[in-house]
Amino acid sequence: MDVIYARGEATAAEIAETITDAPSYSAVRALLRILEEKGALTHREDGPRYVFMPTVPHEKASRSALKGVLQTFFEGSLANAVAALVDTKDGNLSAEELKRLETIIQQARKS
Amino acid sequence: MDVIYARGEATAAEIAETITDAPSYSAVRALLRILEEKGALTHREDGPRYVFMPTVPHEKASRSALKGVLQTFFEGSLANAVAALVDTKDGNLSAEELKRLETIIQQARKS
DNA sequence: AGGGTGATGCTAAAATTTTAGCATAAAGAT
DNA sequence: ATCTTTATGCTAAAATTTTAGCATCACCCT
Repeated sequence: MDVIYARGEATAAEIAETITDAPSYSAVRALLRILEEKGALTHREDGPRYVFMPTVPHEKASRSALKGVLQTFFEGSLANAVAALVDTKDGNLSAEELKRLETIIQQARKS
Repeated sequence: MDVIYARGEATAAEIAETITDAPSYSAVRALLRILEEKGALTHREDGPRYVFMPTVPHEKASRSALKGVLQTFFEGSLANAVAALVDTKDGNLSAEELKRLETIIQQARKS
């Protein structure tokens, strides 16, 4: 699901290649079938292959995933989470990211 | 794992109670045993019961979970994620949260 | 001391997931 | 056209997870 959400859609082969601690290609195909049975995925056909897409839209899934992490690890607080990333030296936070963040927050505080 | 990380530690019964789409109590106990075999958990004994704790510390796990969500859903960008929550009307972002966020960001931008 | 409660240890069965591999069909290249 | 490649459909086996249930041990209460 993560691979599919990250790319928007994906084939069995793409997923198998992307996942590092790979289960077999067979297992990936079987899992896709199962996820489709369970309603988490659909597919369309692109020539000979199936391209899988999530049934729950990206935006909805993303919010619930984010909230989940906040709930599990950060007492539900976005500020706690941001603080944790900021404190990390390797935290992948460029100056530009920080600037964007500041703008977003300031905008939000106005309303 | 989510329940255990959220509470710091937990017993089988607590976990079974907490999870809403509950698998059986038997399944929870079995899963705890399996997770311990696989090295994700340890337990200590508190009187007659086992209290399970993660082997990967909360802070490390939290960062990797957060990064994971950012990677899967927000192109790796924290700003994108924050923007998504801010845009949500029901977004659980109190005025106080926003203020804390602003402070955190401004502090970070200084260095 | 004795009984009740709640937890684990254990075992075995059921259900599900993971795997391999072959047949078949579509797409692309020569 | 034919060959090669790449995908799916399918089947069956292996491995793992989920479930139930009972025996046993520890704790708590009276």
